[in-house]
Amino acid sequence: MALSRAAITGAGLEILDTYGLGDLSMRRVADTLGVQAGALYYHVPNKQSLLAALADEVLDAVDVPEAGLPLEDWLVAWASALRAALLARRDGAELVASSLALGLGGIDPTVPAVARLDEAGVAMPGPTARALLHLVLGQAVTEQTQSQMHALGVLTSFDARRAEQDFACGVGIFVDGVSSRAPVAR
Amino acid sequence: MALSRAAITGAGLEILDTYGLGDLSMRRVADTLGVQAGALYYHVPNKQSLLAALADEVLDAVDVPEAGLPLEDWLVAWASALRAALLARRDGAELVASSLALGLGGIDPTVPAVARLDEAGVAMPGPTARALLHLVLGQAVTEQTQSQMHALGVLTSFDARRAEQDFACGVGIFVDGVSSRAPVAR
DNA sequence: ACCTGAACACCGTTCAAGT
DNA sequence: ACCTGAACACCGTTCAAGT
Repeated sequence: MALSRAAITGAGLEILDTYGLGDLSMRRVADTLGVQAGALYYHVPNKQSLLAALADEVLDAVDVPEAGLPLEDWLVAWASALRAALLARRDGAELVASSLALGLGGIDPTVPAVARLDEAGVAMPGPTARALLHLVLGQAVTEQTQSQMHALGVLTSFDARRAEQDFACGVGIFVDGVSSRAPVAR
Repeated sequence: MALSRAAITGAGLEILDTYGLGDLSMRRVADTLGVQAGALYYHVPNKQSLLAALADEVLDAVDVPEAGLPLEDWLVAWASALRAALLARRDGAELVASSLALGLGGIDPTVPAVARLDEAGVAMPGPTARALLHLVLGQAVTEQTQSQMHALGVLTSFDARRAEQDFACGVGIFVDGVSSRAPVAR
């Protein structure tokens, strides 16, 4: 089986799910594929770009809400879908957060939200969408990290319900803020 | 000069400002102090705890607004002070973000905000403060990363004014959301 | 074109041994 | 008690050499 960009990404995802981001090394990817570490660099320029590809995979799984929903509901649904996608993979939130900060990755997760906000006539749709993204991302990173530390026995208590309430609270407040400005339909 | 926890933290801060988080290694800290790398472990349990101490240093510099301000103004001022402290040090935002996610570090930056929200009678002061923290942190990480990539010539354009507007927009919306729920003074 | 083998320049952390 | 020297088990990346 010939090596390829897709095979490398696949092995990366496998390692991510099995061992986590901290144990995802180029050497381990190479081992998984039964190949020498240097061989990877014929298909991938560096580790960062591999991580960006994995982040894209996570963001590709976001279930964008249907356009028919009212703005407030749409934003809440989008935030929930984003959160679900980030939490679906081990270290998904951290992976996306760092990849996004670096500006790598082919997928801009705010695109659908910007479109929906724009359609609703909200001012500054870009900054608004990015703010909501950061809120969701930060919450998801914290939640995922703590749930993992709980699983490792480092953290004694972890309340998944509380995390979800925190999330709903933050998103709810933000969406209220948006709609307190938005309804200038004209 | 004897080695100490304070001396190690000081060397860490110096390296952080001069070379950045990516080049902050235990070996480099040891070199700076003219000591063998292993010697550090007599004063510090591991690298994470050193990073947590550095994050605490950043958070200690946050200028908490005076309690007299109206809630909305207070929250905006707090967010601005937080952002300023994060941006004041090289990689400050990223450092605090990762240290906070890990739950290390002796300083919980939300404490004053929780107190102010509680005083104003806002429901769920904890989740509210954390949401605002994540918003500010995410924005700051992005801004700091991009400004650094611009300085390195990797990113061609970086508009500091736009970053500040983005920040003001996100915080403004969130604070609007808070005050659309808060004024239930009773 | 694609991969191996081996190297380069690093890491964090541990630990016997010295003082 | 505090530090050295040296090791262990890794890293990401490069590159001549082979096929």
